[in-house]
Amino acid sequence: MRAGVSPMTVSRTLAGGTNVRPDVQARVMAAVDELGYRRNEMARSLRPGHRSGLIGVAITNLGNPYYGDFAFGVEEIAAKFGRRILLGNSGEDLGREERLVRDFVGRQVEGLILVPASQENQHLQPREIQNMPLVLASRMVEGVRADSIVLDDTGGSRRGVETMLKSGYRRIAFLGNATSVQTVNRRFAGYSAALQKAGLTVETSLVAMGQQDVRTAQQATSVLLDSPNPPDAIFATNNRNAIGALQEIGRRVTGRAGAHPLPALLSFDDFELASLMPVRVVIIDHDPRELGRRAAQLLFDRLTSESPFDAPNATIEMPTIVRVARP
Amino acid sequence: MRAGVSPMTVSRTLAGGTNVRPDVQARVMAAVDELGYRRNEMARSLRPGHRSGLIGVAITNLGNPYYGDFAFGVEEIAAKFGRRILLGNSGEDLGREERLVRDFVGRQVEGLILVPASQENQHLQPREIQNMPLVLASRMVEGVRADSIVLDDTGGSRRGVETMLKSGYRRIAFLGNATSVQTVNRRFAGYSAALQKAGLTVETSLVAMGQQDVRTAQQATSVLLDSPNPPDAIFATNNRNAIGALQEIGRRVTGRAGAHPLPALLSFDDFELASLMPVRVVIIDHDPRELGRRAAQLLFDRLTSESPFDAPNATIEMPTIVRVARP
DNA sequence: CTGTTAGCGCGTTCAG
DNA sequence: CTGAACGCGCTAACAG
Repeated sequence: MRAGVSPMTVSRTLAGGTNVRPDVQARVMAAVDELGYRRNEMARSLRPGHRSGLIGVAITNLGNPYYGDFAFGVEEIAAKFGRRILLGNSGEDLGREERLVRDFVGRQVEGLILVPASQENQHLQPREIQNMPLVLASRMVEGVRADSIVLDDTGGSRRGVETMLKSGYRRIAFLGNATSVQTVNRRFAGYSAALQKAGLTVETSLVAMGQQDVRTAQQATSVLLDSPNPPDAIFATNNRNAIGALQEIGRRVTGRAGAHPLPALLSFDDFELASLMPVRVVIIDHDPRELGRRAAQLLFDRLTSESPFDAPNATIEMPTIVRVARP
Repeated sequence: MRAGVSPMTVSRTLAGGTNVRPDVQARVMAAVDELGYRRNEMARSLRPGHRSGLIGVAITNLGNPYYGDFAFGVEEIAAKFGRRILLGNSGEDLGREERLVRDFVGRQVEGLILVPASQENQHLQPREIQNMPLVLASRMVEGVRADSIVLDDTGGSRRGVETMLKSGYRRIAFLGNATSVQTVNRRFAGYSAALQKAGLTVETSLVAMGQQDVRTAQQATSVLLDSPNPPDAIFATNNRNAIGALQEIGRRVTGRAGAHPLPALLSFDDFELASLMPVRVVIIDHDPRELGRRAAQLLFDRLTSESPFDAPNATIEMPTIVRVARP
């Protein structure tokens, strides 16, 4: 040791200096400063009874500002609890998700927050994740011991579509992502419930599913708008589909004289600049950052309780608000 | 051990099974499956000559889709190299940044990628970060041994402003974030250079700096537009200021008859739906995800070289393209 | 083919 | 007040 003392003395000094002579402490600190010595947190957390201070967070698409905001909320709460975030992007791919989860567990994270890519649950069973606390966000998975925080997908969609119907729209297309994503099915249920209540039926030619990114959503919109009997409104079930739809609408807005009027948009998920769109926009609104905060809070509720698995699994459904962004 | 063997046999089996009898391997694997056993990566990486497989990434604002995209790019490359991301949000706060960096170092990350919040460099000195490879992204810091990847801030801004001048705009306001952020100064330099070249001078009443989020940017825009001699165009030096400006513009667009015409927008950073805006929009364009990829690539270039510090520090300046998004 | 020893960095426990 | 021994989980090197 640079200060001519044993490692033990350094440890004690860095731990607060109890039972170390002040002058020795000073020497130790000087050496620490000079060498830029830092305690090895990996080794520290290896000691019995110590945790890693790490939370594993796996989301499906970091490129979607929605999930960036979600991660932001998670990080905010985690920082408050002195934890760090191990972040992974599954890209809506189950294999990648499995690898992420395995790796996080191997790295001794204290808990997992996951936006699941599918309904697959084998890799999420207690044994697979070493009985770690698990929080599922945005989407639930059947048959898993986990807390879940989701949105009022069905109700929000129903009320959103009802709002459109009240405004006089009759041919509302459905633009959704892959059906392996649980939310899209719930949102579709709300969509058909609203139509049914209004005495309308779901028209399969108006339903397009499977768009996972902006580009494919734009293409699907283009097909819809070019169809012989195009929609007068589009229900985009997430942020990516909404942006894609609007980009196609934007492409057609210029130089457009008297062709078909452009459709209005109903979007699940808010997005920036919604109020400046050239068509009517209604938002089924909620705050992804708050979703992240609440997900993290659920996790820390368990982590900070003495018996993490006494409490039954919570399923929180966050409300959504239907809001006219652009009349 | 559940399978009645020593830890060593388990280790060998999990490592590929060399020198373990097949039937013993089977027993071990059965026990592993049953118990959900995972190797402890923290303990593994504690062994001499082993690295943690972790990269520390600190960005300034995860709530900005720009940085979400940046993180996406970093994660993409890191995953390719089998590394995980430890993600932290500094919130443009130096203290938080310092704590993040210290913590990352303590956790034995293999390298750091940082969007620095300021020009402060003390906490980034080699000794402070244990001689770890460091990559600065988007913003540089003087007096630091690090690779940097930045944008052509000055040139891009100059060309952007020139484009606006060519289109006939004469009163171009400058909407920038805090001057502690390096890029804003570089972008201001490009702005004034273009004005000067056109025989114009910077009008201080048209310069608003310090807006770090959408809300304050919107307020600043409101003040500019209400001034006696308002701008005919606004140069927003980043994504957040552009969105704020547009939100204020959007607020004024409805019911607007013959008052002042609304200003055009020049934005450093692209944003979704730029082409659908109600005013002319010119973008000084570049890809934040690619920025993230390149930053990560710079880091792995060093990490995979035998002598990580032989190569001199690289400073890459990524080009920007001036593009009319909404004529 | 399998087990033992040793050591990575830390701090609790127990001796000085 | 300070140091030495021990063990956290892992595996390279060495015995057997």
